[in-house]
Amino acid sequence: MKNKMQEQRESLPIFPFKQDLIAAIREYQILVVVGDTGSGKTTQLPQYILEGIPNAIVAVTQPRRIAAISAAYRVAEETGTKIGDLVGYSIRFEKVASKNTKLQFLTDGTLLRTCTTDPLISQFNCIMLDESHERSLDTDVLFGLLKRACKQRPELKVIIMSATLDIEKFQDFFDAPVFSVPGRMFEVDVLWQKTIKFQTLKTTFVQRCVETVMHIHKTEEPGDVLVFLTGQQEIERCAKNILDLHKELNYNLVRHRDSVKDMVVYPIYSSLETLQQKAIFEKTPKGVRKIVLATNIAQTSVTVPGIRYVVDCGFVKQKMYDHKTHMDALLVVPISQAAATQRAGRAGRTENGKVYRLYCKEAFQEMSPTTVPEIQRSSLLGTILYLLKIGIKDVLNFDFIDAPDPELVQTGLKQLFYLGAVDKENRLTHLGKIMSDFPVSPFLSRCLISSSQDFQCSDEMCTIVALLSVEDFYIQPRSEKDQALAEEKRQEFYDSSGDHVTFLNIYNAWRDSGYSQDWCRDNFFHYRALNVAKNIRSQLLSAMKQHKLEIYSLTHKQKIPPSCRQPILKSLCSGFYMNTVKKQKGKTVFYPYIASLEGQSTLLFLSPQSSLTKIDQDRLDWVIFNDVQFVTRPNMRITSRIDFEMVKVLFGRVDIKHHKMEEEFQTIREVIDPMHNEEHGLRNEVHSNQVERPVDLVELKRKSARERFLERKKQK
DNA sequence: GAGCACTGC
Repeated sequence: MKNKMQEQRESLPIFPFKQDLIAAIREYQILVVVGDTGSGKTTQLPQYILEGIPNAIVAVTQPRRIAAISAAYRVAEETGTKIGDLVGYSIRFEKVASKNTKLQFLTDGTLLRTCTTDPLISQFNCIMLDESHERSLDTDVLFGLLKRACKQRPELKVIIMSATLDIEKFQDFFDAPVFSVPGRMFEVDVLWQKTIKFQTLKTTFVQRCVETVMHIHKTEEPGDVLVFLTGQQEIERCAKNILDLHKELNYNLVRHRDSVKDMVVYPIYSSLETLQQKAIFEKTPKGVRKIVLATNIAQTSVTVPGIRYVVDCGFVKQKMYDHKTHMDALLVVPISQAAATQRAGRAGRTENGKVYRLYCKEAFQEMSPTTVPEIQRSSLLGTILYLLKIGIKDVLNFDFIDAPDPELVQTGLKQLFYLGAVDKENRLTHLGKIMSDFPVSPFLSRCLISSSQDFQCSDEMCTIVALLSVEDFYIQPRSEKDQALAEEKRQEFYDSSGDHVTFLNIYNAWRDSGYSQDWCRDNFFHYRALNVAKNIRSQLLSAMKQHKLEIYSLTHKQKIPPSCRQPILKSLCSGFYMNTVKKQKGKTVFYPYIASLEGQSTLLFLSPQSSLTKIDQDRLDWVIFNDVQFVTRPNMRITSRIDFEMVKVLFGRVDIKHHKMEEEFQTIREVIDPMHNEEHGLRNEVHSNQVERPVDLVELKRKSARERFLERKKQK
């Protein structure tokens, strides 16, 4: 007799294909499996392999930690085994697996890390990359590595699992057959806006979302609504406007007033405290319509149950890295067709649904078919160091599924040379080898090594580096009263040298509170973020010990005395001396030192959150910063005051003209340029949809100023 | 004139 779980498994859309799938996996070394959400591929296919392929040791990668854990638990349950026995998982800080484990769920990043000591991934003989269509930086690197490993290990099986229709690219890259599995989706009606250009929509989409939500509430049958917006500010503005309109709503005008009697509005974005997020998943009382206003977090990471209507504004905030200025620009850009389809799909999870697209059909046709992969819009410093570490000497000709801009690779190599991680021939140095073993950016690992070898403050630096590796841990309260209170509380942690030592003071105070959650709440810090930093800190300490780098502590005092600042700042300079800026006298603008030597003039500003904004501006002269982010103007995030003497010695490396490398790039570029041009056609198309580009920052600034102006005008 | 989308080691 079959049990209930068995029946459930056999009712999944993938089940009828079980034998065919096993046969295909046996026959081909690489297989691309395409299937929509709900097909059961993540949980079933690994089990089919365990049943059908003898001696299989399977790894399944997921882009997110939570996905790896929950898939592992599901499969363990279905196989009737304890987690960590036959089925396990492995993510950062957490490994639940034993020598009996035949099936392991990992994050892409974890598998990539294990490749540093084992580039052919010999501990597994079957590797499945799930959610490949998301094209994270890590999956893209894994694509290349797996293709390489397949050539050297004929017995290795690789399965690429993807949800999109953009499968030809995978098919071509891997030269592998495609196996398509139907999904289980309910029908979703698509409603288009009649005629509207992205340009117009961009300044008005918040208001249009408000109107659409009210329209749905007034005319549609009961069912919850999910609205895709771009960010926290837009969400809060939208929520306020909806609630204002709802107050004046006359329910006699509501078509389904017998079953629609009220509404409740929930915002959801990643920095929201977890408690507030919980409410979204609870069922609303009968007659109450739930309106969820979400960022892109709801497109992949978070599933809100019971959604019947989706409102898609057509935009997303996306990071773009500009290699010339090393700035990250966060831009509001039109989404891709693939993203639009995914958003729409959120309406058909439990029953038939509807999607209201705030753009017209023609605008959809103009959207790029897929999102620009992350590897083409990120700093490649860490990736290059990683590839060198695992023995790929010619990073420029590494087999990427979508090659990054060669200039981006060149910039990355140059910066690694500045850090001493590669020599003039682009070979990994001893220092670079050690740096690549730290799970932080090369800038930060350079600081760590220096803090031990040169300045004897490695304990303190582990704390600072850990804090620099986590998301923003400052809570920005909504009310002005709480903002003032937060400001007052933080006063006691400030160090006049700037943010880095201030961070250290905050962490030490938290440590002395016994890592208390209440302390975090009272002082307006995110407990979750500080806790991650605590874990990273201990991971860094053990990496230091592994490389026989001494742990020195400057002081056990909670607040760092001024006499201890120098070694900390000097260590930071060894990683961030390229980010040295000088303040212009009498103004609040800063000039990057290296860029001005090269005759470029970029202006930078202090981020409004920096502790350096609190001190007398005339006392500022030389400053180093962690990174620059461009929203409306280029702001330096996390800054500290330094003496020029601290960085002066380090600039020796920069003055050496990188002749050898420049020459090499000239010849290499000629060879790969045709390929690059081919890429270009596609990329231009992608760019043409974007209203703004990070390249011309002046133009960007002008445009955003105008948009704000128009919006203010509209609100009046 | 002023603030950041989402992941991961």
